[in-house]
Amino acid sequence: MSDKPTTKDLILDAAETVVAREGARHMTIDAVAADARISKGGVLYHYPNKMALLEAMVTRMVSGVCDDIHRAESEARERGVPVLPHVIETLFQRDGPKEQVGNAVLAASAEQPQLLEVAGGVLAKEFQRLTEDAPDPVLAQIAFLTLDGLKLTALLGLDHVFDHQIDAIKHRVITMTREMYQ
Amino acid sequence: MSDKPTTKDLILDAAETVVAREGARHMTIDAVAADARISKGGVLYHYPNKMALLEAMVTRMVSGVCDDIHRAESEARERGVPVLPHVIETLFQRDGPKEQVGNAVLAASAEQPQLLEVAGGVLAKEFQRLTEDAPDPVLAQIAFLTLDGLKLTALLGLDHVFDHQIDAIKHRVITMTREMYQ
DNA sequence: TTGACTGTACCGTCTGGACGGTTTATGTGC
DNA sequence: GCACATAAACCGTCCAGACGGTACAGTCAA
Repeated sequence: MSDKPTTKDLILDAAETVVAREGARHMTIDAVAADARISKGGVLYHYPNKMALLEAMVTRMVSGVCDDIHRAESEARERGVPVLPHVIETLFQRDGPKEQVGNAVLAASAEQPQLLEVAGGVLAKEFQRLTEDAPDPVLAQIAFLTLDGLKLTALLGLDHVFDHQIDAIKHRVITMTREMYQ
Repeated sequence: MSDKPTTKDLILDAAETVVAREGARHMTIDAVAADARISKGGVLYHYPNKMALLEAMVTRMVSGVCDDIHRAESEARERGVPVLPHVIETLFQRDGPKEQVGNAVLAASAEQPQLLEVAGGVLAKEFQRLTEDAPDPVLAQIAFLTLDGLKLTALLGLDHVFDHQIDAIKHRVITMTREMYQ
């Protein structure tokens, strides 16, 4: 049961690769098809038009983040540790070097900014829920925003933090959120 | 001496407006010209091709940020207050609702991600310089990253923080950086 | 006279996507 | 075990429109 990825997912992977390599502007159906080693007609079979492809990219990204959050929450509850620090740590982990989730966001905002309104709403609800019950909601927001800053500057190639500094930042943010519970 | 903006600047304004309204993908020379109430030939008179226009957008944004930083630094020195908190506060101020600096970044990364490498380098130097001399460099980085998170999520329409929470976050970040000097 | 445009016409290329055809997987009846 | 049917998955091509860019003649204020 290798659970091999569906063609639909391979297409989304290809789309993200293209965006990362050539910029959102050049995420054409042809380019995606070439990267996925599929014909253009094949891509259009799974996603009837470009907008549908973009929506799928955004949806997959958002649900990926939400899944990680929910998994981290139940893990924390099982272990009896505070939820927030564990969620933050999990999301930091995501921030690996080759992780290119988020290119969906770039492509969507390049094509039609409104495409992200729904995504923004879903994420907003998660983050509000997670932070409002925290002992120190403002500090919790700062923790999440630090994460956003790190990921988004990296995504846009504007990252001003060196790799060797990231661990220290990550450690400090997690420590800060842990201290809220003492 | 009203110092009325040059046509070149009006064109860049128009470009940013178009990106914010229609997405980076639709920042065409025609659209920019229409928004600037100038003919297409007029745009191409000032910027010989689209790449030159994009470079000018990025350059203007970066130098705008750098100017604000340098101004805040000398202000702080004149008043004899710590530099870092004042710089952070100044940059937060920038984050007004209609502030749309940063759309240049979106357009550039959509067209050619490499365009931002230079910009990233310049900003990285500023931020490294500002943080490495701070009593607590890691906390200083977190402060800047919180700012980045706030601005970039707003730029992408992924903002998960409500307006009424921003003031509290801003206040807390500034307080945190001030406490470093005590 | 010159610099800063306007306006129009035009070219080559790229792109979305419609369409018709072909292969492959999955049954289904016998 | 096999012939056949049916739908899903996929290919290759074509076309209209959009876009970047060029060319050039004309306008108009300083």
